[in-house]
Amino acid sequence: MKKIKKSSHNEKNQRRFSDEQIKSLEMMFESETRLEPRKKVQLARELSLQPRQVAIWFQNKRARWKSKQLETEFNILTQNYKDLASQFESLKKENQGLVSELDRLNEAMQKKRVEGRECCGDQTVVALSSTDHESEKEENTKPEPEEGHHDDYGYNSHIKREYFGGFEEEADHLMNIVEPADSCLTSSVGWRGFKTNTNILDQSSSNYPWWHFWSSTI
DNA sequence: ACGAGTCTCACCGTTACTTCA
DNA sequence: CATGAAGTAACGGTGAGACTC
Repeated sequence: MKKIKKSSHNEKNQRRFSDEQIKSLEMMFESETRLEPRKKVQLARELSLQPRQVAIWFQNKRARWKSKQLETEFNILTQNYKDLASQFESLKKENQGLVSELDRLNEAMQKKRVEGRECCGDQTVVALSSTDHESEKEENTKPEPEEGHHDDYGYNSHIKREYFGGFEEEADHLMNIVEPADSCLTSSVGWRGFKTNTNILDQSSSNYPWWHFWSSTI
C-alpha cells in the first residue's frame, strides 16, 4: 500500500538541505545527538527551517549513525570470529598430533605387556604349583581400585616399571601433565567424535575422563 | 493517592524522491 | 536513455514519560 505523501517542501523545490544547513546540523549533532526543544527552535530559526524539519533530520541522522555503528561492530565481530576460528584449527591440529602420539604409546605399551606376560608366564607355569590358583584367586578377589585412583604400588607403578624401565620419575611427570587436562582433548575417544562445528564447551562437559580411555584399552 | 485522558517526543518502518554509476 | 542501488527528507504508527483533571 503506497502512502500518499504531502510534500510541501517539494512545492518549494527544496528537496535537499543546502550544504550550509547540513554543515550546521552535523556540527550540532557532533556535540549532542539529541536536541533540547529550545536549541531545536533556535537552530531551526538560524537555518530557516521548521523545528519539525530539524527534529526529523536529527531522527534520521541518529538512525543512520546507529546503522553505521552496527555495521562497524559487525565487522569487528566477524574479524574476531575469523581469528578465533583459525586459532581453533591450529589447536585442533596440534591436539590431533598429541592424540596420535598417545595412541602410539598406548599400542607400544600394550605390546610390551603382552610380551612380558608371554615371557614371564612360561617361566612361572613350571614353577607354579597349587599356590598358583590361590594367587590367581587372590588377584581376582582383590578389590578393584577406584577409577582413576591407581595407587603407586598398584597397576600404574606396574605399567611404569614395565614400559618406562628406569624412568619412573619421567613417567610420573608425564602422568601429571596429562591427568589434569580437559577430557575432551586428552581422550582420543572423545576427540575422535569431535567436529569443527561442535561447541567446545559442550565437549568439555562430556564428562569422559581420559583415564576411562586409558583403562578401557588395558 | 490513583486512574484516565492528553500531549510531546523518540523510534521504527516505510515512502517518495534524487543522485549517481 | 534506462535502470537499479544508495542516500535523504518526511510521514504514520506506536510506546513511554510527563502533566492535568
